[in-house]
Amino acid sequence: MARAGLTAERVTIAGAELADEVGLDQVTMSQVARRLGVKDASLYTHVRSLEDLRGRIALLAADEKTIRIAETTAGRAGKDALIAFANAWREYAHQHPGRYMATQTPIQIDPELAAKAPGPRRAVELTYGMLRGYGLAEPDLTDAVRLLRSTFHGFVALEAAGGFAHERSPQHSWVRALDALHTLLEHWPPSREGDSS
Amino acid sequence: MARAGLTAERVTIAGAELADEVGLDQVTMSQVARRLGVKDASLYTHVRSLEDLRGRIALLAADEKTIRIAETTAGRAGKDALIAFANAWREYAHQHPGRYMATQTPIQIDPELAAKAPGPRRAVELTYGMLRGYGLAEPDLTDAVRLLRSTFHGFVALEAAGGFAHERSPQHSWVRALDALHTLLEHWPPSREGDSS
DNA sequence: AGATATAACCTAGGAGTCCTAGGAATCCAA
DNA sequence: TTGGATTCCTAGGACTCCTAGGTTATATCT
Repeated sequence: MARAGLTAERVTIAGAELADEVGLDQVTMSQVARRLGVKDASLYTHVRSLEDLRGRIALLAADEKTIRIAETTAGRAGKDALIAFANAWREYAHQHPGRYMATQTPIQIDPELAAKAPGPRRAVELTYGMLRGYGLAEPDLTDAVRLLRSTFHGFVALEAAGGFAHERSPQHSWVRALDALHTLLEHWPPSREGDSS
Repeated sequence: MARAGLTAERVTIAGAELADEVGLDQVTMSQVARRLGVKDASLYTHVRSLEDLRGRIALLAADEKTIRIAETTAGRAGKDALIAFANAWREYAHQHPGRYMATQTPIQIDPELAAKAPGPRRAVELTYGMLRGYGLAEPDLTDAVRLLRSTFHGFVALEAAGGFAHERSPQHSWVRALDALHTLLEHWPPSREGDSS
């Protein structure tokens, strides 16, 4: 019997493809093994557990999403960069719903593996870089980054969960949301001290 | 042997409690049955399947969250209402992480059951009502509602997934985000036609 | 090239899960 | 009190995750 040439990467990719095709919670050891033409027990040489596999899929997704964002925002600035950034985010979520959903799970990832994956850290750096043109200083910068990430993620998550009724196309609302965020960043409200609820 | 006095509601509540305590994906028929002092097969007289149970938990959460929001926003207007609305949302997510996560799953709910549950629909109405003071007209109103819901959901989802590093307290960013959204609503940018990327 | 060591992949099996089928016990109503 | 409906049960099949231990293919060393 010839070997299948498995590797942690290949197993992760098979899992990610499966997640996009049939949903993340249909990603099972047996299914992934079947897709790779292998018995389920064979996967455990490359992946510690199902939990581990899901973590790897999440990291893969984070990396891929970050790369997409980096590519499309390269050389852009201001509103241009904001729109490119946001659209890359949303399009990745649309094209890879299973991978993207893996990102949302409360992270229980092998720390040494996470340390190797540049995705999440780089994504934050990219967001800060994109905001450079708006002239914000800390801690406003961090707050703005978190607001943007929240909005982008929330929008695509609600979209995926069917949270938007059909009256108006989500695409329209998305464009308008980006408009709104742009003007918001240009007129970021000054912080008043002693305001804490 | 005395009967346990089960009902669809009681099963759903047991599942919701379990979800909050040990995580949504630990909510299993067997676990719920054990918690109720019953065999797993007995649950199927009240609930069609595990999928069905999760849907019911999601609806329960939506109703509860809506009620909390309605209570705290009653009699408030403007920024006051915005902050009360947002805080009620976030606090519910904090207090009931499992229930809240059930809300996020791509909804596959018995339509006739969903029709009975007032939660989701009423939540949207409340959001529209809260925005009344800002003087927005359609379609801006819908866009603003979607932006707010996206941001609220995205923030608590990222928070729950450990998406915010420890540098700065999420609470601070939350307060500032609400500030920002308030000023944004007061200066909602006019829509320019023919802008579609 | 041949021998050896390492690692990949296998079979076998235990424990847990979802769900169905059909039987027994309990509650309710006439 | 008796009949009927409903609740809860036992039994069991198919699937899942994961471990243990055995084979076989590949890589390395002499």
